[in-house]
Amino acid sequence: MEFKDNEPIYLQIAAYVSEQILLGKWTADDKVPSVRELAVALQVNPNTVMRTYEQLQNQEVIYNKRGIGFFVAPDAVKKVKALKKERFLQQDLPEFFRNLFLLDINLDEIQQRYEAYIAQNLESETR
Amino acid sequence: MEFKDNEPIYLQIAAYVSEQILLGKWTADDKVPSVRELAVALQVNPNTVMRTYEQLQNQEVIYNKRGIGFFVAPDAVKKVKALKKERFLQQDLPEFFRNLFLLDINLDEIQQRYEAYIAQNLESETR
Amino acid sequence: MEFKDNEPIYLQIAAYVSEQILLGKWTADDKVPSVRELAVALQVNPNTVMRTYEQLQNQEVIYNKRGIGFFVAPDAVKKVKALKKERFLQQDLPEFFRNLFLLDINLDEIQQRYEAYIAQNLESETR
Amino acid sequence: MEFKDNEPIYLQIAAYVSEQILLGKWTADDKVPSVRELAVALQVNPNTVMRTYEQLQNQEVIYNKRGIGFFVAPDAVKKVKALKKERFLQQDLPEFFRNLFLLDINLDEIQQRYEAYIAQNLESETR
DNA sequence: GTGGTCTAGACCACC
DNA sequence: GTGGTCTAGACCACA
Repeated sequence: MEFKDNEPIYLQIAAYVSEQILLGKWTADDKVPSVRELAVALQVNPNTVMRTYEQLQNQEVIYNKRGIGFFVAPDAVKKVKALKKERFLQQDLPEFFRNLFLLDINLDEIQQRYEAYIAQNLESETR
Repeated sequence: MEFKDNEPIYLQIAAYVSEQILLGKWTADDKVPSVRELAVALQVNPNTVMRTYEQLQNQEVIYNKRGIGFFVAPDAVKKVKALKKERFLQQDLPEFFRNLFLLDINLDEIQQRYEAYIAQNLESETR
Repeated sequence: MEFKDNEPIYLQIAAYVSEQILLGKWTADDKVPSVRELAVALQVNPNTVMRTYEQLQNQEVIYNKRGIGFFVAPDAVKKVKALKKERFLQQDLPEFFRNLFLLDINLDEIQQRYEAYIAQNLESETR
Repeated sequence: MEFKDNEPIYLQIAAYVSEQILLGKWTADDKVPSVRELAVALQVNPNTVMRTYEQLQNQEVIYNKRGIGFFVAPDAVKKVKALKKERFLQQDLPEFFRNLFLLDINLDEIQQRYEAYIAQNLESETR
């Protein structure tokens, strides 16, 4: 996994974990990878992963069994979806519209690109 | 002008200047406000504006006449549009599509929201 | 290290860093001194060193690992050499030739002076 | 005339004037262009040309007849040559040699480039 | 007047 | 610990 450098790494990892949950790969009461495990896999400092898990724990997306590890919360999908949707509608969408306007891009063009995107990503997504 | 605190001020100012150019309010070979002038207007430190102008100069959006000031580059609109479009296509759009997919949002819904957005913002934009 | 006062300090530091790389003293993926560290060593303000590193990062001579520090880019030597050579051929050399012409100096004389220069500097350079 | 942006314009103009004298185009006790005249020709602020002339007057390359203008000093060629040569030997040459060394360029290559330069510039120079 | 550089010092997020 | 941003204020060369 490679990280964008305009966004904190721990947040990018949080997004990654959230997506795994959203995609149903990690489901309710599954154990998520240990801090050390994930840190090694992603080649980051364990502190960074720890921060991710703290964040997700605060959002009640995962919970902690002391000495054992972190686990996916029962209503994790709902939580993640709510959080994601709010940010999308409040922040991403207005900026997206502003860009459409300033760059004079038509929604039809977006539609076409979206279809191409879907075609390209659907199978790999569900792999 | 008020600044978000999750993005560097000097970049927000750069975006502001770029938009002025994109909207045609500052045009080719116009003098942009002097560093001090803009700093006072925006209530920031001159160094911060200086940094903005350095950035825009590197992007060849503005150029410098020594001892006189900064001026809008002849092809500034093209430059700004190219930079903005690239970031939009490379970064914003894929993430946007990913969100649509993950949140199971239909493009039709986006369309409706866009029309509402346009209706709300068109007049204020061209003021 | 002492600085000339007709050239910005941050550029002189950049030249210094570039030379270290060119001379092979700092090599690919080495960590360069931290901003604060180098600032103390050179007795300048950290901001000044920061500016140097920004510059070198833009030139892709060094890269950043967030929270860890700056590192010499894998192809830093190539980059530095290319940048230096371009400036040399485009700017320095034509002016040099013009001076030879205007001052009526022969290349033979230059050759002799060069040999003297080499003799004087070779050992100290490779120290 | 176009100016490099790493050197003060007034010094570039001074260099230009000096070269005219060195090339014998303006000779002893000739009147040099008036400040205003030269400023218009070079598209710079008259103050800038004034500064050039002050500089050259300090170096005793030109002298002033009040109310009439500036004139080439009788020994201007000697003066210019001495000044130019000193800077060349003290500053330009050592830096030149350092570049040869760091970029691993052979004097033979310089020789070849010099011949090409001469061939290309001799006629246009004496036009 | 203009930009440009530098210092001192603070505060912050991130790793 | 690391970089990154920002302020306040100074000083300078240049046009």
